[in-house]
Amino acid sequence: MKKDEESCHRSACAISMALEAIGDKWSLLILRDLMFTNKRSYGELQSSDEKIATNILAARLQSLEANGLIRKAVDPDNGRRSLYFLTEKGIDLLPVIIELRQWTEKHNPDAEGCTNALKLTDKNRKEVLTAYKKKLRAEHCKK
Amino acid sequence: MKKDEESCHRSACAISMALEAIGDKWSLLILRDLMFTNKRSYGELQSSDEKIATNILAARLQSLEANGLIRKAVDPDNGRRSLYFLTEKGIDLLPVIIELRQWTEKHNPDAEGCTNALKLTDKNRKEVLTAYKKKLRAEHCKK
DNA sequence: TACCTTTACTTGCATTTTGCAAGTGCAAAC
DNA sequence: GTTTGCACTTGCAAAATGCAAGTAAAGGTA
Repeated sequence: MKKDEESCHRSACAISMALEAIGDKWSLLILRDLMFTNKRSYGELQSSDEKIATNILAARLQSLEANGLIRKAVDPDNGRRSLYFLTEKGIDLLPVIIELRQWTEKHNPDAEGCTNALKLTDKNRKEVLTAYKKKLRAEHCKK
Repeated sequence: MKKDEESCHRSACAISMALEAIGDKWSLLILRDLMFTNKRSYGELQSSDEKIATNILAARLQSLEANGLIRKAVDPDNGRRSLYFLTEKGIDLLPVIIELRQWTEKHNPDAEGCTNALKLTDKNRKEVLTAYKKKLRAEHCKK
């Protein structure tokens, strides 16, 4: 896996560069949990339905932090807990995740949406996304 | 890699299921080329900037076809050429790809957008996407 | 008809990434 | 000061990826 952003890119294409940061089977699921659940600690993130292996979780968290999508902090209430928060850059992936969800729901009827909030329509799309981003910022970006 | 849709899923989560279909470093790039360039044959798809290995390209094309995102057809003008076309399900990934592109362009100034068409704003978003999907349908879904 | 080229792959093998299970280190509770 | 909970590491097997060379079959050419 890439260590940081300094490593050179496959190409200058925006899609390709995005995939270098989040184009694996786990990164977006971690971001999903940070966006739609209250999971913030390593142990909580490990307990998702998809059962990510512990070493892979550690590696993905490192790479997400190196790419500036999440930020790690020690839990002020409990020094042995680390907590992970979304950065603005991470929050900005909300539309990508929403579109992925809508795609699956359209083409795979037995899929479940991972959050019951965020019912988007063509009309309210911008407002709902803006509001949810604001909520995420409030939860994640407070110093 | 998964063979087809019959294999059981990691979870019922829509995001997770989407990633099972396209959550690797190459599938979306192939779809990108089918969406934004006139590349349709194996050889053309192999010539992208990112230099996909030939066996990986073959594997990804198979898996994309098995998942119903693309369709393979023999070139009527040249029996030794195969052509690959997007299905409706594949075309429906356009918004995902667009959002990925916009995310990178926002956070990585030196990225290039892979197509100069499709300048989206909050206001024209729906119309532009609809029009581009229609164009793709005309190019890919004509029998 | 025989040969040559183009096109789409396949194959074999090295490297990298993933996955599993067990182990380590350290802060806090008891 | 011993135990416990939490966040990781480590070691090794399995799978995916990447590279280079090879194969098969349609079509063109002599």
